[in-house]
Amino acid sequence: MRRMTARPENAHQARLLRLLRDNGSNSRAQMGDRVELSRSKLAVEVDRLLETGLVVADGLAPSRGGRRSHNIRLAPTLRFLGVDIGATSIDVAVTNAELEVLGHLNQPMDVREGPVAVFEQVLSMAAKLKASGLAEGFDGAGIGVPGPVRFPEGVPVAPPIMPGWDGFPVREALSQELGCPVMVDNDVNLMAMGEQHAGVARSVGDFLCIKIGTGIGCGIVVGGEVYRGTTGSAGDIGHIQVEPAGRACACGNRGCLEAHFSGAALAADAEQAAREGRSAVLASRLETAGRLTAEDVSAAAAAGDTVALELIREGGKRLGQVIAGLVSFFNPGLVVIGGGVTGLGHTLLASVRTQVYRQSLPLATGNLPIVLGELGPAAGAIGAARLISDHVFSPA
Amino acid sequence: MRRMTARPENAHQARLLRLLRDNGSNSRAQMGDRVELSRSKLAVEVDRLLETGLVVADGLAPSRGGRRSHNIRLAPTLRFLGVDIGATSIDVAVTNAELEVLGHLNQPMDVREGPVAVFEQVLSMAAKLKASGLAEGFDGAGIGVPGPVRFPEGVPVAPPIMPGWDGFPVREALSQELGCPVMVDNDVNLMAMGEQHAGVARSVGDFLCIKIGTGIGCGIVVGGEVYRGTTGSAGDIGHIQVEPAGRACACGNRGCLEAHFSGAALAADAEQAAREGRSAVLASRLETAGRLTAEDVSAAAAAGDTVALELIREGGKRLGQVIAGLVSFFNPGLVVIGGGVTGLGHTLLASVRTQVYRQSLPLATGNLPIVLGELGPAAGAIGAARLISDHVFSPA
DNA sequence: GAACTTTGTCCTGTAGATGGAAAAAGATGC
DNA sequence: GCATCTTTTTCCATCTACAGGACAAAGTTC
Repeated sequence: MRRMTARPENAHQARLLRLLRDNGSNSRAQMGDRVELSRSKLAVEVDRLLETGLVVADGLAPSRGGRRSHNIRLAPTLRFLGVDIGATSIDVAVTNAELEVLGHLNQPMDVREGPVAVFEQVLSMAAKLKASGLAEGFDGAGIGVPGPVRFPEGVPVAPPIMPGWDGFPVREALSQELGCPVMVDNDVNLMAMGEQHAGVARSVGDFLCIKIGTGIGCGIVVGGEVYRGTTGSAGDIGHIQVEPAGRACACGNRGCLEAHFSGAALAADAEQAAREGRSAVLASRLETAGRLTAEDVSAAAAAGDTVALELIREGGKRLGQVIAGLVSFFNPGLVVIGGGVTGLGHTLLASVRTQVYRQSLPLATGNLPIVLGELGPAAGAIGAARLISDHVFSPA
Repeated sequence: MRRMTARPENAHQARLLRLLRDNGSNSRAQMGDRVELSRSKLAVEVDRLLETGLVVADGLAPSRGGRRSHNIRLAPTLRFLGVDIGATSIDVAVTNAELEVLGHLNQPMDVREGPVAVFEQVLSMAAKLKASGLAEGFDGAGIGVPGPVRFPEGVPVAPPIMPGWDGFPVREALSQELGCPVMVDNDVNLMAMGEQHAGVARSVGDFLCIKIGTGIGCGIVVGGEVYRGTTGSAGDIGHIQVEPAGRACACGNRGCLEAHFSGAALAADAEQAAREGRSAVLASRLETAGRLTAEDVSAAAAAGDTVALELIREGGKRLGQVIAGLVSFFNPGLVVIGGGVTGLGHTLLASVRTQVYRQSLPLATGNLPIVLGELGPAAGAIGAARLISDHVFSPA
């Protein structure tokens, strides 16, 4: 069961592995250009990596005007498992060493059913992916959970929407079951890492990644590294106050961002509008499905429903208010908005942008792109794969 | 004129110099305990540092049960200049290599008089300190200015309260005049570095340092390093909105924190209260001085004036609102409050604490100290010295 | 096919790291 | 006062890592 994956012996080898992961196949000569190592040293380290089996030779590179160089790539049999546990569904993806998604499954599941039930599901999904011939075994797995995590131990701490998970040894349990290294992180942080690796945030050092799902969270990247805060709860912006005497929130306060705008709040607002007869489109959808979700609002808006559009605009304004504050404080180079509500798309984006550009100072917003995530639902799983690959591609 | 200060030749030497700076005199044996270098390597590097003159022998250490070790300390002739340019005054301090303040001068000066006039003043203050025998020359100078700075170049960018400074080559000009290396940073960042080096923030990796002066700013420290943001304007929290339809602010928006609470806003509120006859204490002070400052409010509060107390409480609530948001987002291990208004002291602190603990989630506030700065007006100058010492104590 | 480029391998000299031995300097116990 | 034990420092022989040059192999260009 247990699959022994070799680990790099030193920082140089780790560096080379990450280079190969991020740039795909590479010739020895090209790698020499990218790292400041002498040719001889580079050759030695590459040879050692070849011996361990982590990388393999991959034919000859095209000539750059002289002798052709040998190509090197990460072992094509390496497999990472990326798991994104959301509040209401689970995403599981298999990637190769370059973090390209080879297979992806999604299943609805309520996280409140507790860790045991959820992990049973996760393991069965992983088994299904394995059975379809995508992987013989996993060299590592990254797990995202919708709540704060004590990162070094991989244990959720006081997660508000995950009763029963507090202190559950996620990392240890899954490592045991899967027979490979496991790392656990907040789902929002993983989404940020996903967009950083393969999405809109490539080449940006400092950025914010805002995920709007059942709740609202924010991934913070500082100098290319995820910032998690002192107790692992950094980015918990759902309970910032946007309305001094606003709606009551589950956290006990009033006027939290999440109470006014989030997947759950949006659905509740839409249901109310439908019941009050303010929107025919929403009312008919409510009749069909029995309840409304953020996707219904998104569809209604796409159909031109003014109430749905207004709900989105109003929410964007609220979100924009908070983002404006964060931008003033953090001065990021990019703001990414993603999560389940991305379907709200450009209506939301326009509303957020207006608010931010109006409320923040020019120096901070001068050249600040505010964009939607590029990877959609895969962002979390890719980020999870990225997390564990960083771990596996570091000296033991 | 120019004073040639030696620079460490490699990272080991830099490490040792900083160790000596932060821990004062140290025996060779003690240093061996603190760095992971072999005895022989350590001896070689220390000998080289002795040769350069950056460190000197300093007698024998007390025995730890065997042969006594030789003490080593940074050259006692090393001098750093710490300059803190505020909106309305200039602080200049001379420190030794351990960043202990040997002499400190303060002069009122309006930063709006422009860089030329200000630097003339700074240079004359530096000359005065030199003349009093505290220094023969300077091995480096750190400069803090009340506005955003493009840090690598040491040039202010679009500073709102410093007309005439935009793009002025502060670093180059002062380096020329002083004949030593110079680094420039935002005054709030320097205050944070000061409190980190010698104040309440020792041994805290991630913290916020909020400075309330004429305006309001926030120094952000991530993993022991100051975070400056993409364009150097991180921490600019003065224009975060606290009141949707609040007071008009100089920035063009409404309801900015700075418009409701800052040295300037507090003074204006106090004057109004005095004129309206709501406070006898403030009215009498206004008559005497012709105008009121934050210090007057502080004094009135100390005398038990209810209006002054209420102003402070109200301001603390506003500030607390913003801090609560920042705490949720950043999850710091400590919040330091400092600046000119520190005189408001515990009334302000209590009000801020109440608001933050009420509004942020327990996980983030659970063990979060919110305290006043320890260094008072010297924090900026000490931070400035720290900044330049980091530079001088790094390989050329 | 000659001349030039690029790539990979081999080799050697040097700087740095390691760890033991021994000397220096002091503490402790009898 | 002397022998023994600690701690600190120096010295040295050894080992490893790495840079950089020389050279061979493989291609391109004219």
